[in-house]
Amino acid sequence: MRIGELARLSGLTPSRIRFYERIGLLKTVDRQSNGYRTYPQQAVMILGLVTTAQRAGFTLDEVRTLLPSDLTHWDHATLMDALTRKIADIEALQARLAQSRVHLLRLIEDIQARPNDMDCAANAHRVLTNMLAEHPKALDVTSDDIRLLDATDRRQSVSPARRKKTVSR
Amino acid sequence: MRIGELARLSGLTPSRIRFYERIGLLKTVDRQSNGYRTYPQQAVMILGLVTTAQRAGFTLDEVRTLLPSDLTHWDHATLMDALTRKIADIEALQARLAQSRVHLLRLIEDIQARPNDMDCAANAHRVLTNMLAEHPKALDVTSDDIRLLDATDRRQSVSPARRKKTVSR
DNA sequence: GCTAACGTTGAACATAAGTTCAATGTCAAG
DNA sequence: CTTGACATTGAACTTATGTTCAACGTTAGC
Repeated sequence: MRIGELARLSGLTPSRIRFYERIGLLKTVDRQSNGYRTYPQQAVMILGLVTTAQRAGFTLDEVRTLLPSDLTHWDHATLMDALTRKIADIEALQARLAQSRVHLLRLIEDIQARPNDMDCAANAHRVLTNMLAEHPKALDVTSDDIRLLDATDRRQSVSPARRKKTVSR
Repeated sequence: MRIGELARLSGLTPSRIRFYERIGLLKTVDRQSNGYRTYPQQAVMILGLVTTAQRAGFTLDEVRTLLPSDLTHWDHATLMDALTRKIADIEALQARLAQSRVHLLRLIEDIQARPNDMDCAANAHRVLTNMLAEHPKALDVTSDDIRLLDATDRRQSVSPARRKKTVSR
C-alpha cells in the first residue's frame, strides 16, 4: 500500500503521515524501487491508535515512548502507569475548569447585583475590586495537560484565506 | 511609575507588559523625556484584569475586544454575552474531558479483562480492535476553547538549559 | 508522447503568548 | 568617572503539530 491509500484508509493526510515518520513516531518504512513508501496493512491500525491516543490527551511524544515496535508486545506496566496518570491529569483539569466556571458565574451575578443607588462607573469599580481580590493563586496543573485539549481541534486547520491577520511583530 | 515597578506590582515581567502594548492590548503609554514608559496607578488594575481573564480562559484577542479604554465604561451587553459564551465553552470542554476519562477507564478495564486462556499478543489484538471500533467521531469543540487550558501553564516557561532537544526538522 | 494524478524532498509558514538577546541609552550612588 | 541597575528597540527564538510550497521524479491512461 502506498501513502495515498494509507491516507484514505486512516483518514489522515499524507503530509501528516510523513511528518509522523520524520519525528520518529513511525519507524522508517520500506520503499519501492522508485522511492515510494510502501506500508503493510497494519499501518492503518497503528495510525488509528495514534489518533485515538491523541484524542485521549496524549502528546505525540508520549505516544512515541509508549508505542512498541511490535504491536503485540506492549510494555504492560508502563502503559498502565501512563493511562492511570493521564486519568489523574484529566481529573486535575476538570477541577480547574469547574473552578473557572463558578468564577465566571459569580462574576455575572456580581455584575448584575448593582445596588440601585450606585451608578455604572462605581459598580464597575466595585466588581473589579471584588474580582481582583479573590485571587486564589490558581490551581497548578502541569503543562503537559494542555495537550488534552488540543487533540481534536488543531487538526482541522483554518484555510489560509480566512486566517486572522497577525499582528506585526 | 516606570515599567519595572509596574512589573513588580502586577507580578508580570516587563517584557510581557511591553508585549501587551505591542499587540494593542494596552494603549500606547506616556513617556518620560528619556523615552521611559510612565504608567498611572490604574495600570496595575488593568494588568490584573487581563491575567484574571486569561485564567478564566479568554484569549488576549478576546480581552482586547472586551476591554474598554475607560475602565469605568464597559460595554455591558457585549461583556455579558462573552461571559455567557465562555461558560458554555467551559461546559463543552467538561463534557469532552468526562468522555476522555471514561474512555481511558474503560480501556484499563478492558486490558485487565484478559481471558485466562488468551495470550498477551491475542489480548493486545482484542483490546486494539475494541478500541478502534468505538470511534464516536469525537465531540466537536471549537478551537477557541483550547485556550481555556493554556492560561496558567505556558506562563512559567522552562529554562533553556533543561529544554527537551527538538527533533531536527 | 502528453497529461493528470501521485510520489519525493527540504524549507518555510502557521498559531498563541510570550522570552531572550544584542546593541545601546540613562541614571543614581560611590 | 566608573559601576550596576534599569530602560529602550527590533529580531529571533520557543512549543506542538502539522500544512503548504516549490521543484522535481514516476506512472497510468489516452
